[in-house]
Amino acid sequence: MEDQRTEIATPGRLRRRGEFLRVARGAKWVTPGLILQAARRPDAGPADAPRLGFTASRKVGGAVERNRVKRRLREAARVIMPDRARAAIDYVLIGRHTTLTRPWPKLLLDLETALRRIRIDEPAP
RNA sequence: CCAGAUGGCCGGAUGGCCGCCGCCUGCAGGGUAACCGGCAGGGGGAGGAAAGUCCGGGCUCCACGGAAAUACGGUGCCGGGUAACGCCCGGCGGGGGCGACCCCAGGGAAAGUGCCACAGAAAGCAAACCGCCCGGCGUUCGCGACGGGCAAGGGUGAAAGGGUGCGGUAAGAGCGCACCGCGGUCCCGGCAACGGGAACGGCAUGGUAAACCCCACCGGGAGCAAGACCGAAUAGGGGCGGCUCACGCGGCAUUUCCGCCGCGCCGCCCGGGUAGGUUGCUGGAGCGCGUCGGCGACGGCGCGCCUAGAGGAAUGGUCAUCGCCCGCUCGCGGGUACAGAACCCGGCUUACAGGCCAUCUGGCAUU
Repeated sequence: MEDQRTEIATPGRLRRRGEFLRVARGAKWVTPGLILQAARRPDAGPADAPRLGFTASRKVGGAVERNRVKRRLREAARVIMPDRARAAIDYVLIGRHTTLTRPWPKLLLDLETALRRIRIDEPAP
């Protein structure tokens, strides 16, 4: 039988520098705990799964802090994204220094808010 | 008990829910195959510094006939350890501390060159600013100029040509003597650095090598983004066959004609190679225990163990309880270091909340 999970479309991952740069030119929404970027995949059909990428720059801190920020973002995405992410869209979650200390429920709310408010196909200001 | 010294060790714990990355086993499936993904179970999954990338190696590629020299860079008391080191251990010398103990770029300054500010008369070759002494002369009896002897005292300095004392002398001076220092010689101890002693010399050789330099020893370069393998699309290269040789262009010395070849199109094959993928990738100068040798660093032997391998980069997210620290209005609140493997080892350096153990030193108290 057909697996139910394929309809939920477990997201793939962004791995190449060029993909990140392309998404950075797309839509953007800033919340206290994180920054969300999103762009439509030019090479994908409407049924393809969304893809995710995670970034924390040197501004966040050392390697320990950057790793921890990316883990919290990845966990938040694992909780939220399967129900909210749209097909054929690439998302990039950018960590901030506040991502480290933002209370967990609020960080989840930040991601939900960003997903609701972001306007894909409108270029960033 | 207090203060301190040295060496070593740990660096949160338990549980619930939900996850991630390798490995092994089993099950069923897809595929001709290499293999691929799925489910279930088992087991593993950051550090003492993983850090800085400062030294030394392994490994890989490149260069190179061998060796040496020069240049450049590094190291620098002696002996030992080690694959090697700029590391470690044990000594020696110097310095600090009541002591346990700690610190030191610690070869050569009679191979040469340079420098030694300020002060001072003088800073490297002896010299004499104030002085001391002798002589004759002058004298207003205070002393003065001249000639000669001297370096004790004063003063400058980081440093003034051995130091202290006694003798000696016109005053002085290693001029003489004693002790200390220094120098080469000899003897003794030590593998050696060096230490101890003896007689002799009569002081000659100031400091600076973290100034150039000299001597001894060491060093080819680049790094896992090394390197190896596979290899799409597109463009381009080569080969074979076919088509057209109709137009155009070029070549066969030149012009005309004829002929041939190439540029063209299609198909198949081959090699290089970009994106990308696979590999290198973890079993090793490995770790633990015991034993033997050694003051020790360390080494020999025996037994046991397998202990992260990612790739925008796993090793976690979240909640609760406890421990520890701080504050407190005693129901509580806040904090819990430094820090994240990236080919692998040996070191060094730097960061670090809090805590534990052993040995030793100096006090105080008690017996």
